[in-house]
Amino acid sequence: MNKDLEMMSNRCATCNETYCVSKISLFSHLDREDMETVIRKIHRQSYQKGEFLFQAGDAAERLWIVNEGSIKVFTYTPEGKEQILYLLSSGDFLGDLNLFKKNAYPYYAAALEPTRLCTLTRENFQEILREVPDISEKVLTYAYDRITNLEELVQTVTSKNIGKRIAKLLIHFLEHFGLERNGVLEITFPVSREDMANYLGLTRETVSRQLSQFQSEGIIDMKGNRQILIRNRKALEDHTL
Amino acid sequence: MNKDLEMMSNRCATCNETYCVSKISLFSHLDREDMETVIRKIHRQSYQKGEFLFQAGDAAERLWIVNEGSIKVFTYTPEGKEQILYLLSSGDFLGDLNLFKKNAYPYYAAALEPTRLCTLTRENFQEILREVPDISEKVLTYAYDRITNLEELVQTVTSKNIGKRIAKLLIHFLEHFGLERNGVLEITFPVSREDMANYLGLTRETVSRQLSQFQSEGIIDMKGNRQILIRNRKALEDHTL
DNA sequence: TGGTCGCTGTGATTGGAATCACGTTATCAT
DNA sequence: ATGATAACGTGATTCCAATCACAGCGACCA
Repeated sequence: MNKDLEMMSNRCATCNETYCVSKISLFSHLDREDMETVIRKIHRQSYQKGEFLFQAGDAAERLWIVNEGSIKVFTYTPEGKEQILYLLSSGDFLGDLNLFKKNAYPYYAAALEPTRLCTLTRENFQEILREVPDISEKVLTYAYDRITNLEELVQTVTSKNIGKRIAKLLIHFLEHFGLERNGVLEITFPVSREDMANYLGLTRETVSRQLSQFQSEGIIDMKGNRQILIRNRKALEDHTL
Repeated sequence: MNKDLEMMSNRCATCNETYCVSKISLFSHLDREDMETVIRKIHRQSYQKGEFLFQAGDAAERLWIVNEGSIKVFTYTPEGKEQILYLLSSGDFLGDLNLFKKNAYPYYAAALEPTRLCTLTRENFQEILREVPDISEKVLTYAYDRITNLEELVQTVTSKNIGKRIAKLLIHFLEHFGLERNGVLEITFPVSREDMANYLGLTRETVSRQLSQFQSEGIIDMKGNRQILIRNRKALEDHTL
């Protein structure tokens, strides 16, 4: 498989696009020929921290695939506060279902850090669906996962237990951004405290206080603003129950 | 079209199944032949108020279509409180995406009133998908709608503004259960105050108080426990902004 | 039709997150 | 390295929904 990948001809100037395509599960199961079909249709784009991929109201006409970096998808409440709906990182994608209906995005998307994306236009995506029919089944599977995640998010944000909500978010980050260094679990956050608050429907201060609480319980250890060491994963998971 | 429907042979003992099939939009666009294919595969079931369609953990192996009545889909919080995720009424369906993965329901479903349902087994549904391929595109469209609704629900429940959340729920009920009588909009609720609270992540008392508030503002008029007259729809909609 | 039981409305109290305020710390550009 | 600037932590206070308690009403059954 790796050999096949290495034999491919069309490589990207800024990244190795074979990696870009093969790491997103929507396409990762494809054989060499199908994958090349996909690769030839892909466009690449880079965004700096804070830059917008699109705004609410923009016409939805491409599939966005996060290659490297991370993205927040959000709306604004009438009071002007952000409500984050999705936090996407490497391998996640966005805008798939919007391609089936001609419509406008109902939310904003912005890069949380320097981010590289692969994109497919509606036309190219639909060509791929025709040429590789079992991808549409994959899309359905992902729609199902997304629904499941949203159902869980509803249960999380309606929970009155703040500690639980934040513990769940930490576990989520651990799974997406965590790595083990010298036997210690370490998370490097793509988001600020305020972003966390905006995802959970809380305030910055409440998040800070709960993290301090976890620290005083010996569960975590904050190193600067963007790093947390998990000292006691079990205890953290117990908080999510 | 109606003539076609009337010519159909297989009718249900307890209901007119042609109606059952033609009123759900998943199948309503089918021609006579395809619709008959579907009708022959459908089973029918009735549930009394409070009866469970399934419990969390049960194997998901059928598509449920609400013919008449209404259904709540919910989980329990660790504290034992219900969290309602979906309120379904005539024409809505449930369990579609679960049929693509062999898995268990992650929640409970129960009838809110005497309810009649049409069901399809996984095998029959998959036969239909093979025989009428454009239904799978419809399923995707509905998955998209469901995601949109859940995204809105997240924004609703994270809103600190209780009045807004309840106003949105009333508008939702108005669209699903409302009818105009003598020029007055009237909602007959399928749910108790407590159910409303469990859907919005609030308490019964808070819902009661907000409804009283709307009544004192002249926006609504409560008639018994299960009926509300909408006196000023515009004002109610303004509350949702 | 009356009686019962569950559902509902509302007051009093409590609790906990939002808000306000400000000092401290991290981060980034130069 | 250093200063500027944004992000963060934390105390004091406020506000509002949860909780507790109970009376009134409604739905439903005998």
